[in-house]
Amino acid sequence: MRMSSGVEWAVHCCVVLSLAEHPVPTARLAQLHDVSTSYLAKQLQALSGAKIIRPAQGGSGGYLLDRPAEQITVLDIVEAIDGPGPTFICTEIRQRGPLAATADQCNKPCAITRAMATAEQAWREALRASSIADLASQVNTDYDSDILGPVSQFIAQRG
Amino acid sequence: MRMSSGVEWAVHCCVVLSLAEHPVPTARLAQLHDVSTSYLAKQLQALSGAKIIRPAQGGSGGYLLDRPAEQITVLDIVEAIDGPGPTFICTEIRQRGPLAATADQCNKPCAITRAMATAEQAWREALRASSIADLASQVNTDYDSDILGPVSQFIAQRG
DNA sequence: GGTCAGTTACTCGGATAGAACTTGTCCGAGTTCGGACGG
DNA sequence: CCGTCCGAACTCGGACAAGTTCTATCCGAGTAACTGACC
Repeated sequence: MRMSSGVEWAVHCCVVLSLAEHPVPTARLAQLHDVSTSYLAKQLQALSGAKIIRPAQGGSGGYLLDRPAEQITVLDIVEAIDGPGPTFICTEIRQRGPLAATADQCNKPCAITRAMATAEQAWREALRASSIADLASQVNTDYDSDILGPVSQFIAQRG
Repeated sequence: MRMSSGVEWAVHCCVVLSLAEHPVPTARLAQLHDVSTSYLAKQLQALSGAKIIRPAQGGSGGYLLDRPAEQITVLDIVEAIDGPGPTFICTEIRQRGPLAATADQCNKPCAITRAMATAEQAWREALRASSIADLASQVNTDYDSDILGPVSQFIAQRG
C-alpha cells in the first residue's frame, strides 16, 4: 500500500497557493518544484474537480484556493487525489465456500472489516486535524528563516 | 491507495488457524474461503517469512500459528503482506527547484511528512490494538451461533 | 508379530506470465490580454 | 484622445501511451506417512 506521489505534490502546491493573491499557472508551480508540468496538471485538475482550488482561464489564468487555507485539510487533498473510498475493501469471503454465512447473518460488517475501519477512521481524523494554514505556518519556523517570502515573489512573477 | 486483497485473506486465515490444533494445508484454507489456492499460497508464504505462521512439510503438513493468537496483531499481518514501510514517502521536493532548501536546513522532516507520519502512526496503533484472538472471539458473538465449531471440524479433515 | 527399507503422495518454496493501476505525455477548446484601427 | 474590434498567446480540460505494482499461476525440492518385504 503506497500513497500516490501526486498527493505530496498537491499538498505542496496548496501550501504555496495559500500565499498567492493572483492565480498561479500550472507551469509555474511545476517550475518551482521541478516536477513534470503535464503530470502536475493532472493532480491540479483533480483538486479543481474537488472544489479545493479554483481555475482561471485565459492570459493571466492559473489556480487559486477556492476557500481559506484554514478550511482546507490534508484529508481533503488526499481524498481528492487518491480517491475518497476506503483503503480496505471487504470482499465478504465469509459468504463464500462450503461453510458460507447466510446473507441475513451478515447485516453488519465482519470483525476484520470493523478493525480496519476503526484504524482508517483514526488515520482520517489525524489528517483532518491538519489544515493547509497549519502547514504553512510551520514552514518558516522549521527553517528559522523567511522561505515563504521568496516563494511569494516567485509565484507572483509571470512568464 | 488500496490495500491488497491478500491482507484480507491472510487475516481470515490466521483467525481460522487460531482454532487449529494440527497443521492446515494451503489447499484446505483456500477451499474453505473459495479463493485461488496458488495465490493464497503466496500470502501464506509471506506470513511464514514474517514468523507469524510456521510451516510443516510432508504428508500431514500445513501451516500453524507460530505464537499464541493473543500475541499476533492485525498490524503484524498487514506489515507482513503489504510491506513494513510507510505508505507516504517524502521525495524531498523542497530540495529541488530554483528555491531549493539546502540540505542542512532539512535535518528534520518537513511539515507535510510529519502530518502524514502522525496519521499513519494513529492508524498503526489502532491496528496493533486488535489481536487475532480478539477477532476470533467476536465471530461467534456476531452471528449469535457457533460458526467456529464447524470450521474447526472442516480444517481438521484431511483430503 | 515387529522392524526396516522403498515407494508414494503430499507439502511448501521460489520462479514465471497476465491484468490493473499509477505515472507520464500530448493536443484541442476556451478565455483573457495586447495592439491596431476607426471615429 | 477614446472606444471598438481583431488577433495572438496563454490557460485549463480531457484523451492517449509507458512503466510499475498487484494478481494469478505453474513446476521443482523436500518431508512425512504408507506399503510391503524381511527377520
